[in-house]
Amino acid sequence: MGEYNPKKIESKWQKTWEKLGLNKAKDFDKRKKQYILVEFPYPSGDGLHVGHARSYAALDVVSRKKRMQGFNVLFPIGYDAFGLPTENYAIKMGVHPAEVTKKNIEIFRNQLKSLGLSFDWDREINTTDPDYYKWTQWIFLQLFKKGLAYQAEIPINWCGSCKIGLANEEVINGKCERCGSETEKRNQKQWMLKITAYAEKLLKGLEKVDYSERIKTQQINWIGRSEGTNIKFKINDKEIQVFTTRIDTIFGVTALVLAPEHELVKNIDDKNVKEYIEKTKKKSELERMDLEKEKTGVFTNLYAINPLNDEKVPVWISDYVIASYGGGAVMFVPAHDKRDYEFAKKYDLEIKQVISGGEIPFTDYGELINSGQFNGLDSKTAIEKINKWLKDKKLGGSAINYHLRDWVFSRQHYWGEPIPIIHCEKCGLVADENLPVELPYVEKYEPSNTGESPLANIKEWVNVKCPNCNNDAKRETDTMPNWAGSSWYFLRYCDNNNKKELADKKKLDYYMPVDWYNGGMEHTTLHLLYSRFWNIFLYDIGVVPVSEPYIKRRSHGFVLGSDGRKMSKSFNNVINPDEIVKKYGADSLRLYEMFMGPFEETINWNTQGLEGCSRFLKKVWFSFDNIGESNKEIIQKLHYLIKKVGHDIENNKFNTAVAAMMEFVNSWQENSLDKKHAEMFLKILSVFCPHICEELWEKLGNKNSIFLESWPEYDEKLIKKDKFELVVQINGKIRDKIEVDSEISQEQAEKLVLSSDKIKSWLIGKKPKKIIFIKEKLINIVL
RNA sequence: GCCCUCGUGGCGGAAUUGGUAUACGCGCAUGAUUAAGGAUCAUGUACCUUCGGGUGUGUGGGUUCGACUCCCACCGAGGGCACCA
Repeated sequence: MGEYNPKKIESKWQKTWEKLGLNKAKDFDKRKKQYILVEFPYPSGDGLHVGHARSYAALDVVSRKKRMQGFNVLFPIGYDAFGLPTENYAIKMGVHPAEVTKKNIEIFRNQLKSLGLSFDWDREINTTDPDYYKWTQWIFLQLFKKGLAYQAEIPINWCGSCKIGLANEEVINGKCERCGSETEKRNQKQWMLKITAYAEKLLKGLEKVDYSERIKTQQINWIGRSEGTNIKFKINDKEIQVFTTRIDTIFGVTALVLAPEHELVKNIDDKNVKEYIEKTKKKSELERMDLEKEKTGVFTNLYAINPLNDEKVPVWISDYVIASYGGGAVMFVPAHDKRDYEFAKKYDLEIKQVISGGEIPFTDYGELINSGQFNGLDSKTAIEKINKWLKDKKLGGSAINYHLRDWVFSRQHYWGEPIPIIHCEKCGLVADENLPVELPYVEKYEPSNTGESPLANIKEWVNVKCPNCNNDAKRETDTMPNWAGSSWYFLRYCDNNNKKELADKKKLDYYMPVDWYNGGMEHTTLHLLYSRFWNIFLYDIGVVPVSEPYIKRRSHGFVLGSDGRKMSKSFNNVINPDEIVKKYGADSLRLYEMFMGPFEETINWNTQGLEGCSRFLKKVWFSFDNIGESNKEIIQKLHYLIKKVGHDIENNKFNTAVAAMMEFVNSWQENSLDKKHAEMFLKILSVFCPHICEELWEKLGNKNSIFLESWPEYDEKLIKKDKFELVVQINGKIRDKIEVDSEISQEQAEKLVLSSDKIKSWLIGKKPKKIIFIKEKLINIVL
């Protein structure tokens, strides 16, 4: 066989494959399609991470296998290139973000190619390309026309360090997701997308897709559906709507508490109230979210009427009430709510028990007391009856609320898609249909501290004529968040060069939905939810053929440094895939990334483990010197291997598939293997380690690529063994193992076992009570 | 506080889903080869043992002929949500 030289082999085959065009998906091909998708990378200056390689290698295995199984596989890649890191880098180094992006994409492309990933390179996309973001803008306009994109003056999360407004999802524990500095609330006019209008659809859609359980539950929790009751309280001549999940406690209401941001609060002319509002405004998000802190509040001098018993209760203000949920007002039931109880204790408010069953505060369901006509009912029945009562009197009724908030869609930055809206004094907000609205090429793109986008300074770009009335008008200067481009990219792959539509409807019909989508757990409540939202919307307006974009979603675990920390220059624990490829070859890297541990779990990098995989490939290489006769045993093992590897790949269990192949090669070293069966083994390994297998395939005298071969079939009959080791247990403990015929019956086995000397010695003076026989496994004698 | 995932050798981890615990890989030890090191190959590698066997999958119970696997309680780790009324 000669020397195994991965460097030489790998570049040779990468060039050949590119020439052959084996990895191209063919539109409308008669074969069944299979759309395999990996999250496209953000082309950062750090280059490809071994974590990217893990996820991409895994889905490359899947794609290659599906191709060999006769599917027309679409396995595309592209670049999600708008975003802050590029902009920050560009500002620091004085290079235009477009230049930085171009350079980084080149680096990424070369790195991806050096791993031998079987992407369809003809379909590459780049979210910063005007031909691409034209359609991102187009989708925005469709949302705008349907009233799902709107402007609102809202308190947004403002990161003073990045000088950017953040969505709730981008704020982690009150801190900016990117830079970690504390965020503050700041009122600003922002573009919003009404994802809340899709809460129910996003929830319902989860019932028909195959996502890992933890992904599903995380989305369900994030949407946060809760069933309850809306009820109206009167304050003078105004009506205040309150949401509660415990309307059965309505007779226990001893106050009404409003959020400091509540509409009604603005009109209260009271020194104490004004002081309190000022104080809460100054509190940072982090302070306000602190659960340990003591609750504070202020009495408004107003009273509200409880519609059920016409009782007059005081109205308070407190910042433990969330403005953006359930109307920003709560009915105060200290006897049956922990938070209300704390507040009542502090301000000495009345505590009135209306549910019997335990110590106050009692938060479980129970039997109603002190509740007028509803006394004696259990909570559940009471909720039904009171809801009906409210509905009949037109005072409210059952209602559903969601934790999900609308998506803050504006960014005051340069490096993003311009929002294609024109502000006209006469016509108001006008859609600019002349797409793409291109980013002007400028020298200065530093964010301003005023909260305005840097685009605002470019007068010749900002000042335009209104498309409606031709009067002087101004462009919107906010750009879209980095989540915009990735919310629909899977559609563009189906038809990436289309100039007339985001993608041809027939091609979407053919390729969509995505059959298997892999990505990081960190995108579950962001990208995954956003892209489902956009797709369902596009389905509703007839642009895409399916409502749910992804049939199957799985996620990979992170690859950490060998010290168990996140790979980072500051920890000096970064593994550069280029160096690994250079030293060991892409095949070893790919194999190790599949073997290192369960695919969905986080794992630490271990270079010695990688060396083991490299050793294995050398072993495989030299095993091909050992081609000769096969015995029955090794053929049996090979057929079992084909079954096992196929099954494991479909179930994301790449690590055990690799282990099984290693086991097989160990047996091969003890026995020889004939050429036909050695080729079958090679086909299985080829999806993991394409280069070495293609080379060996050629060395065996084959003219065409191994990837034109079909995936080997196993024969169940050949897997079956004639003999097996029967485990003999006494009272569940192993006492012996006997080699017996596979077809042995219970009677025969009993006879055999009871006559064995070893077993006999255990049975002296005892009588078997019961004998359990499991075919091809064991026999257990119970004494 | 709530939800999810998970606790198995010195380490990463297997266990056909209730049927031989520790597959596969790493590491380590001994030996072979070598002037030597590296590389390679071979053998061994959970614990205790009076060599009969006994004990072992975070802890304590339970179900079962049989439990890493199922049930209950607890302890610990990781992730998500979090004053959502």
